[in-house]
Amino acid sequence: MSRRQFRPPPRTSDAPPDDTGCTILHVDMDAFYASASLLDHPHLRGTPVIIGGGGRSVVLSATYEARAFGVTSAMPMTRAKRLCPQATVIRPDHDRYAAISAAVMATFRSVTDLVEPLSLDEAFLDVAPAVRRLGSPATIGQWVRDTIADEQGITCSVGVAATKFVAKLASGLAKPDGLLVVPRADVLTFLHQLPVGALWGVGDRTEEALHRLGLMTIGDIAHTPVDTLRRALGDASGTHLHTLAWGRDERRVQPAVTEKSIGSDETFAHDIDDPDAIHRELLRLADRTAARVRAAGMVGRTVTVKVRFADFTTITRSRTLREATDVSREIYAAARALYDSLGLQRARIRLVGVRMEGLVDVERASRQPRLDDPEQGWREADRAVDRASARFGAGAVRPGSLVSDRRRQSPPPG
DNA sequence: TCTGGGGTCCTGGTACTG
DNA sequence: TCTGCAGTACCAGGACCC
Repeated sequence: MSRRQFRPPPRTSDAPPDDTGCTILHVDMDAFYASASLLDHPHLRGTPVIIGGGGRSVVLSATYEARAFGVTSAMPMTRAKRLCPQATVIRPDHDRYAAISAAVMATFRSVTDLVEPLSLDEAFLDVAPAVRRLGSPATIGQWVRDTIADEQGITCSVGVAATKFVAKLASGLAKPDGLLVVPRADVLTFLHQLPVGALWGVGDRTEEALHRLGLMTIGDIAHTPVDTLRRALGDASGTHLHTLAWGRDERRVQPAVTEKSIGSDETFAHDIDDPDAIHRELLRLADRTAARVRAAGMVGRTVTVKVRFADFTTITRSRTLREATDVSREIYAAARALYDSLGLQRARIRLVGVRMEGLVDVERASRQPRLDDPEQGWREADRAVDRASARFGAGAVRPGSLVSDRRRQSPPPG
């Protein structure tokens, strides 16, 4: 789901575009979370609907009727409701989205094994192995659109091109409910008239920096010396943008992309300054993160704590452990030590987060168990908690300090 | 206007090591 | 033993993406 939308360049011919060699498809669901939520609220079709939570949350998605009022994803809910007070607000149902996403990905894999999911609602497909069996890339793209509409009741847009980057741009321009082919011969014409912000990797800051250089279109970037771009944006970004501006993108569709970090953070309903409350939140986040690391069959070596203050300034502190771990207790101990080392005296905190980095497969981790290693016991305890959570639901077993006082004081049942 | 939560990648600084 | 250097790892923060 792209946040940046641009108008497609005008077509110069009515002839069907030549999709020879354009085997990369980028498929992007249209307003996915909103469309999926409307499956359970069909009476709201054609009306402004916003998907999001309460309090200090932001808009997850909105129907095109709500977008007409200026509502966009990632916008604070308070502002969205002000812009479109008549909109119906629906709370996100992530289980529902995951189920639909799994079905959509299965449709993709019925076409080709070369499917690279980017998120719940979009993926790259390399259909080269399927062309002989199913037809041209554009034909396959249309079949995917029809199948998803028939089976899931939601629409999607498809970009067809020779590279991932151009296919992704094309799907954004095809929205909503469209398909756009960018023939190989037309790539530079297509690219060079688009604004710099259309480039993958150009956000608000980079766009500002490019505008300061007088660069407004991708064509301007292409015709700027790469050294100028590197000085303004850094070596990697400058080179990367210059390469993309000439339509060069060697990245292949990668079906298996392993996670490099796993973490959780939590914005408090109100800013807090109570160290005990923050420690409890760190424990909860460490617990949740560790469970996800274990579920992924991985262990991590670097623990990072994120703290966002009331004025929205954000700091991170990290520590690399001697050995990789997936033990909740170890992760919490490191996270708490990092937080305490900040020496914050009643600072007003808006958000805290815990993240594990340097992930490796647990089978590949070189942890040497010792007979006197107390963590062996904690690891077994964690495994037992995971099994209980799988059977009785997440949160069925929690650290004692996370059980509310009221509940701890209540008499035992029976 | 008032900014979520989950990630990846890059950069620049610092510390360590040979 | 000290100094300079290069390579590497780690750390912190920023920008970006969905």
